[in-house]
This record gives sequence, C-alpha cells and structure tokens, in this order.
Amino acid sequence: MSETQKQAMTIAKECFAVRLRKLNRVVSAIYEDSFRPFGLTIAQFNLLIAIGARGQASPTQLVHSLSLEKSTVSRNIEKMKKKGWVSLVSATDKRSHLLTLTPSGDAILEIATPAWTFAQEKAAKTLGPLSSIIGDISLS
Amino acid sequence: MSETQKQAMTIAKECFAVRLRKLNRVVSAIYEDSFRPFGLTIAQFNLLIAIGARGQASPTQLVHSLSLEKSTVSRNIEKMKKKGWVSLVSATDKRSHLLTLTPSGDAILEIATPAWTFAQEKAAKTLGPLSSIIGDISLS
DNA sequence: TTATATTTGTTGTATATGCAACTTTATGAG
DNA sequence: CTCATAAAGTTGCATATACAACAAATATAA
Repeated sequence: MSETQKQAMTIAKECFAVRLRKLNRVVSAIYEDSFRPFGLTIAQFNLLIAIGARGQASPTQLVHSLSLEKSTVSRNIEKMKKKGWVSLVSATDKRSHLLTLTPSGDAILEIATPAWTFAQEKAAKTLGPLSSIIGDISLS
Repeated sequence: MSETQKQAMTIAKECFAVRLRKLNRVVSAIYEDSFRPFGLTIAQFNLLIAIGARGQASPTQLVHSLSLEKSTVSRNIEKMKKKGWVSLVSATDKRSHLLTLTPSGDAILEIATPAWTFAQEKAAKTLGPLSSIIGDISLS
C-alpha cells in the first residue's frame, strides 16, 4: 500500500470536516423531506424562525445569528419575499431595513411545525449522543 | 409577545438542523480558508481522500461513503478530472468505471496535508467536546 | 465641515448540492 | 432466450452558499 493511501486513510477517518459535512447532509435531508410538501426548504425555515423569534430582524442580524454570508441572506430573503412570507419594515438607518413575518409567514410556520417535530425526532435518533451536546458549542 | 414568536424562539433554540448547519458552515470555512491557496475546495478534498484511501473507487462507492447524491459526485469528479487529479481505470461493468488518483492527485494531497493539519487543529478548538464523539455516530 | 473610512446590501461569478428524467448496461423472471 | 426491472451515470433545472466588486448611507477624523 502506498504512503499516499495510508495518509488518505488516516485523514478520511479523522477529518472533522468530512464527518461534519456528511452528518449535515444526512440530517438536512431529514428536514428537507419533511418540509417538502409545504414548498419550504430547511434554509428558508432557518431564516423564518430566526426572524420569527425576534419579531423583526435586519439582514445583518441574520448574518451573525446564522453565520451566513450577507449575499446568501440577501438572495434567500428575496425568495421568501416573493413567496409573501417576509416583508419590510421601515428603519431609521436608510442603508438597512428590518424584516418581519407576514401573516402568511406566521401561517407557514404554524403549518410546518408538526413536520419540524417529526424531523427533529428522526434527527435525534440519527445523532444519538451527539444530540445532547450539539447545542452547547459556542460559535462566534 | 405573540404565540408564533414564542414558538419560533423554542424551535430556534432546539432545532438540530439550525445548529448543525451553522456548525457545518463555520467548520467548513476553516478548511476552505486553509485549502484556498492550493485551488482546492473542501468538497474536492473529501473526494480526493475518499478515492486515495481506497486506491480506486467507483462513483457509487463515493456516493455511499460520503452520503452524496450521484449527480453531485458526477459533476465534482468531472471538475477534478479536468484539473488532472483523477483519472479513469477500466472496469468490468460497462455502466460504471473506476476512479484513481493521478500522480498529480497524489501530489496535491501531499501538498495540502499540512494545511489540513492546521485546519483540523483549529476545528478541534471550535468543536470542543463535540470533537471527541463526532466520529462515533453511525450514518447509514 | 469635509474628506475618509466603515457599514449595509446587492450583483456577478463560481462551487456544491439534490431531484427528476433519461440513456446505457446488466440482471432476473418466465 | 426475451422482456421487464434494476443499477450506474449524465444532464436539466433549482436552491444554497461564498468571495469580490460595487453602490449607497452613515460615522469618524482632521
């Protein structure tokens, strides 16, 4: 066996990114499957609850809260505005603006909640012991 | 405070997908930053080591090993072929084919390994106690 | 106050990802 | 053997994501 192959085997086994990315795909797919009937994606759901939890939020707040790039937030919010789930609120700083859930946004959240609960329980089984500490890691 | 807002706060705090996706973005960014000087992405690196660890591998094996969709593997491998890191080996089943690392593929793996080690150590700090059990979860 | 720097979003470009539909090849049931 | 089914990849289409460059507005320094 080549040295490169031995090294690759070591990295494949130890690499956090390999493992975490795979875990992310598997778990995200559980939620995607659950939300699909509602025309809702997990990324959009994340934004919906981030806004909903605050009542209103600026894109910059969402960037920090979810560790997303500002352009990603910009484009995903754009899609959600077109679906009528999110709308603008006037802000003092004219560079920025505040986002809030429309009644339709509230409604989709209500409708999707049982699907979320189902996915959450399924994900807990997949995550096993990881589920009890995954919420404790501090992310800048 | 509205009922929707209370519910959103609960979900935002408890949802595994929100947390795991954020963690994935933060940790993946550590590796992306580290690999960027070599024109290598973390997704490509994952495929390189998955092939390298086996010596040779079919796309279907990569699909199962990394829980990726076959079309994703198809397109990412295509990019890596164009970069000269991966090449084909003849296979018995004419539907399929086997992939292997070229000398150039071995070389990029060698070159990127110190960058991987640096990222791995940085990621360990971010993951904290998660790092010790993240490799133990069984993923189908 | 004015010039500079910072903050906030948007847009161009690129990679990563998944679903559905399709083609080719192999397998299995009769 | 023949036909139906399954397996393996590719391609069309859509979403998610990030970096770089940009524009507009605000804040800061001189």
